[in-house]
Amino acid sequence: GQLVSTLQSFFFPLEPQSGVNEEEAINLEEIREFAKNFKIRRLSLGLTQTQVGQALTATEGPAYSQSAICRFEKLDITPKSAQKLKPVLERWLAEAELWNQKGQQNLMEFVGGEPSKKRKRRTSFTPQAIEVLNTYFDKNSLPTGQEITEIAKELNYDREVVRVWFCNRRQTLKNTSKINAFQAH
Amino acid sequence: GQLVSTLQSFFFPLEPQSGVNEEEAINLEEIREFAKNFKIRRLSLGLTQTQVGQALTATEGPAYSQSAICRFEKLDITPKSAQKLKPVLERWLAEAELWNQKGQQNLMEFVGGEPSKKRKRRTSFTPQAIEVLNTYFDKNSLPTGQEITEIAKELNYDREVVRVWFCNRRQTLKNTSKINAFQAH
DNA sequence: AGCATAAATAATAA
DNA sequence: TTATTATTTATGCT
Repeated sequence: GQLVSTLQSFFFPLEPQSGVNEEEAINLEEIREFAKNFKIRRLSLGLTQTQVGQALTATEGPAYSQSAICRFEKLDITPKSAQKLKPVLERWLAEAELWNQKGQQNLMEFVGGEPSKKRKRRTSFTPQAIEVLNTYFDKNSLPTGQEITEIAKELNYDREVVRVWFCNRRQTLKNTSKINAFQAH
Repeated sequence: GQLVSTLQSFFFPLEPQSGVNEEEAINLEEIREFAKNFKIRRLSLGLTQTQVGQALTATEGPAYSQSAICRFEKLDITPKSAQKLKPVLERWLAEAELWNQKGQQNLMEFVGGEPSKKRKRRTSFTPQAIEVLNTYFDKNSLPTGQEITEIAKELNYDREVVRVWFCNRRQTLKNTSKINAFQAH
């Protein structure tokens, strides 16, 4: 049994809860509605969870991580936390939408990110580099930061690019190795 | 120079285009509006580009890849292609929204994906498994590929999962001992 | 024309 | 919350 229930279990109880009065129920339903709406409105503004978190951290008191926004949207938090967070998000989002109406540039300024952060150009690795990377990967698919730095230096690629290469390589491996698909866990 | 212009360059020309009549301009603006709207509506339905592409491939004639949907949303295609694709997407999306109103289950059925394809859960090790892993780790923190395979077999876990456990365990050790605190990651 | 995969974003075990 | 995994989006390439 759990001592602390999450909103999920409040909203979708396995059985009808007795002893929950009408007022509380409405309140929770309200939060659920808002959470769903919040995500849509956030996406409509073209904002990421990270951006919202960073912007809130800047304007509001405490720190809000990307994870916190994610958990709110999925209602994977206690009702009490959600109750507390809801008005903060509501107010902030409304203001963001206001800025957006005046032009997207204003929104971006409000959010605090660089005005025109462009996506990084897709890197093309040379066949030689791929070969070297694969050799390292076979030895250790999860190199340490230090190791990544060294590999990047050796191949004369951006460190971040090498790091991401390992991330994606691990991913590909998992997706391909369906051999252990029937393992129970 | 490019031989084939994309919508991007049509919509945001570096200089005002002369010789473009009013009717054409309105039409292009319409597509731009729709593309923006399409994305928001798609996200509101909680659908991915991949899902849309697959669903379209199933119901409409030709094949639509995730890339195609992506390129339409970003208008990284020729006006002619966009013109052609727009009504198809419009019709499909309207129908999808209709199904969604009848319940999300219906939408998922319409889209054709598995009704409740859940995200793969992150591995949790049992206390017993942790204990065995720690015993191995104390003996050798950097097992060979062969050794990892054997441990995985013994514990009946995915080999990759075991390999990563060792990586993480080594990492944790490093982090705890603060010596390498400045190692980038 | 779209595959393969790099990059970005969301979700989550610890 | 942090640090990582899982998922989605975007794009280089032929």
